[in-house]
Amino acid sequence: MSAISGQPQFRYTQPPSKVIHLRNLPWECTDEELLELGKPFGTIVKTKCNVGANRNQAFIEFADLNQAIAMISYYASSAEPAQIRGKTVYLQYSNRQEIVNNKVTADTASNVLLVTVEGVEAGDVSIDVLHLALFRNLLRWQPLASGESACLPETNSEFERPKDGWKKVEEVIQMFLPAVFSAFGFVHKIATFEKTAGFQALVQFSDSEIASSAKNALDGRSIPRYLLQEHVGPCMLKINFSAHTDLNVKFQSHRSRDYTNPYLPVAPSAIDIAGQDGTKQEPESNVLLASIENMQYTVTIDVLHEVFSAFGFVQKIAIFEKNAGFQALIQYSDIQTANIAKQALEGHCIYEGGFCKLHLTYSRHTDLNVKINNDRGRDYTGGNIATMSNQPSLLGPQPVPTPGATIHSYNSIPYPAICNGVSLPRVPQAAASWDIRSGAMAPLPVQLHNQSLPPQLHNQPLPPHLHNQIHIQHVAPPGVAPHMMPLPGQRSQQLLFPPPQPYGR
DNA sequence: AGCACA
Repeated sequence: MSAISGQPQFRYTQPPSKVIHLRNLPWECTDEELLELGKPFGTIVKTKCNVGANRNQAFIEFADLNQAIAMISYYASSAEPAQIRGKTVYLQYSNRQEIVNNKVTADTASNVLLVTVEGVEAGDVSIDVLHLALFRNLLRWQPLASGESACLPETNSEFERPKDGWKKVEEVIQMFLPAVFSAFGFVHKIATFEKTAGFQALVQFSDSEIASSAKNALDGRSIPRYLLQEHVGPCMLKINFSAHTDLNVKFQSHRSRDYTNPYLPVAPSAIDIAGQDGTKQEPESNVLLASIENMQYTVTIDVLHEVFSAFGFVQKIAIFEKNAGFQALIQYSDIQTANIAKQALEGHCIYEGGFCKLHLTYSRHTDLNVKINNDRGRDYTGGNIATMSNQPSLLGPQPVPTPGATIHSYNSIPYPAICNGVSLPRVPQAAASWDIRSGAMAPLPVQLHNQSLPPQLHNQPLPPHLHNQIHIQHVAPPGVAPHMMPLPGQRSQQLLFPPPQPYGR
C-alpha cells in the first residue's frame, strides 16, 4: 500500500514538529507528568497520554516549533535521558503537526469495550491455577488500593511470553471474559489479541449502557493476590470504550467469538477446551449430576439455580433422593457451559463452614423431563426450549432473557416465593450497585423492602451468613451469584461460598 | 521502544 513511498515505517530522523512523540512511558502515565517533563522547554498547548494499544505512548504539543526543537536537542545531547518515574522515555518529533482531540480515547460510551488483561505471565500462572482462579472466583476482585494504579507496571515491557504459554492463557481469558461480562448483559461478540502489555479483548454488548455498567464495575480490578503464586505480579483489567461498534468475527475460535451467530464455523482450536488434566473418564454432558455432602441445610432448587446460573443459562433442574442421599440434575444448553460450571464448582460448599459440599459428575441425561414446576423440578425455558437449543452458547455462559417468565438468578433468597414475587430491574441497577469506586450500595428495590420472609425460612436452621446474604443479595447482577461479588468492606458478607482456598498451601 | 484501538 504505502510501498510506493519507499519510506521505512520508522525513520531514523523525523522532520521537526511542534508535536513530540513519546514512547516507553510507564503504565498510566498522566498528562501532569508529561507537562512536568516538557514545560522547561516552552509552553505546552496540549498533551495526550495513554496512547496506543499499550497505552504507553504520548504526545506533547508545544506552542512554538522552536520549543519542541529545544526539548529534542536537549535530550539528544544530555547525559541523563528523559525520565518519568525513573523510566527512560524516548522522544522524537511526531509525524503529525498537531494533537487532534479525537474524543474516542476520552470517555465516549460505546457498546464495545477494549479490555486489557494486564500482567498475566503465562510462565508464572499455570493454566490450571488461572483457570480455577478465574472461575471459582469469577468476580471476587479486589479494589484498587489508592495510588496503586499510577505506577503499576514496569511489567509492560519486561517479559517475553512463550508462544504456547500465550495460547493457554488466551484460552482461559477467552472463557473468562464472557462469564464475567455476561453478568451485565448479553455479550454479542468477543475478539482477543495479544499485545506486549498483556491480553486485550474487545467485548461487544448490545448497547453502551450495558457496556458502561460493565466498565464501571470491572475497570481497575485485580485478580486477588491470594489466588496467584507468590512471585506473580498484579493482574488487572483495564477497560476503555472502543471506537468500534460492531466486531467482525469470521469464525468461532480460541481468540474470537460471535455469540449471536450459532451458524458461524467453529475453528478446531476452540472445541476441545475441557479435560485438560486428561483424566476425564465419563462422557461429557450438558446435564450435571450434583450430589451434596454434609447437607446440614436445606438446598432448594432456587439455591441451586442461583449457584449454577453464574455460568450460563440453566434450562432445567430436578432434585431427588437416592439411597438416602440428595441429588440434583442441572441442565445447561451445551456441554461447554456444563464443563465450566463443573470445574468451577466441584468440591465447593454452598454455605460457608463446609456445609453442603457439591460433587459434580456428568449425567447420562441430555434433556430432563420436567413435567411440572414444583419444589422437585423446574423448567426455566418458559416453553422456549426449541429456541434455546438452537442457540448453543459455545463457551459463553449467556443469561437468556425469557419473556414472561420471572427468573432472577441473582436473587439469592433461597425461597421461591420471593423469587416469584419480586421483579427486580435487570442489568443497570444491579451493576450500578456494584461500583467499587463509590463503595455505595444502590438502594434496595422497593419491592424487596416490603417483602417479608416466608415463615418456612425462619423455621430452617439457616447458617448465620445466609441471614446476612439476605440483606445484601440485591448487589448481584443477573447471572452471577452474589457470593462472587464483594463490595468494599463487605468481604465478610460475600457468602454462599466458602472463602477460596489459597493455592499450593 | 516506533505515531493516536487489533
